[in-house]
Amino acid sequence: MTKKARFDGYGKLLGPLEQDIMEFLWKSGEASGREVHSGLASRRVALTTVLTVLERLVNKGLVAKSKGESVFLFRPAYTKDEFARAVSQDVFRGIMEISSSGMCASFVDALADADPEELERLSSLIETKRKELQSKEGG
Amino acid sequence: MTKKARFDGYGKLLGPLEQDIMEFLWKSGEASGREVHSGLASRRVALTTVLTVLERLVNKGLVAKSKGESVFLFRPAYTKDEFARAVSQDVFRGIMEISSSGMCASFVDALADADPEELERLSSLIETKRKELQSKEGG
DNA sequence: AATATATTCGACAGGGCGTAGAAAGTCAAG
DNA sequence: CTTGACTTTCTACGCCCTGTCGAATATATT
Repeated sequence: MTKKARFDGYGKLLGPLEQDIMEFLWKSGEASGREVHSGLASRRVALTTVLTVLERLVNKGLVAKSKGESVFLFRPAYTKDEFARAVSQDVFRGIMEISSSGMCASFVDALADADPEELERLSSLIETKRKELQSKEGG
Repeated sequence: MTKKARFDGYGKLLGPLEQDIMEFLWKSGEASGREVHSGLASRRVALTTVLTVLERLVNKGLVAKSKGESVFLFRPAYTKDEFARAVSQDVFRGIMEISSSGMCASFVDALADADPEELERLSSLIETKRKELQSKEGG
């Protein structure tokens, strides 16, 4: 009964409902709790559930809440990019604490898979960074 | 009372004790529960605690357990590299589902920070991957 | 005031992790 | 075979996170 490792789940930065809500907010930019709830109709979840999670996201600092005319409005505190960036920063460090070699291949694979165009950009980034490092060493 | 986002924690792939145990096993290669426990003396944790976590790691498929002469022996089911690689695979996809642009910079930063030598290797990897993609397109 | 809507509170379930004592199993020595 | 030391498994608790809401409270609207 050899157990197989399950490496899935590590990539989940947010819970599924949280994720959906963020996704919705990133799309709509700003919305009331009720609107978010409607936007997630497929989930058949109670309004209060959405409100609760929204509140938790506010506490996590991922969502900003502001008083609208007659209702509170919620909007992402960070763009998707900003969020991805900030989180990656942390995630990468976490993985690299374990092992940096072996991670690069995965990264390139995943990137090529998701967004091949980015490979080029990545190349430039590396170049830039290498120069940056050299100038530091040299200086 | 603006809450600040806490982006830390996303990088934790394993709990702290799990991490320490894996680290120890990666170092020693193979060890009995008692040995692991001794190796983690700084933690002042009960033997059974270590055993429990070890067992959970076995169930997760991260540690292999085998009968030694008179005790069970534990060893990593994956090298650090393999583990990092498999996990990264998943993590990267997770982040890229959110946003791939903006992530590269973080990656390069983190890598340069942790292991600048790897930047070179990463360059080659990208080259290789790009050629690979081209041949696929062309073929 | 009464009704409708919005917002907050408090709760529970389920899962993961750290923690460890109790119980059961194993094995050698007496 | 009985005892005792050691190994391994079981069971359980606390804490925290996420999904899930209903109940209660606050705020309009009529």
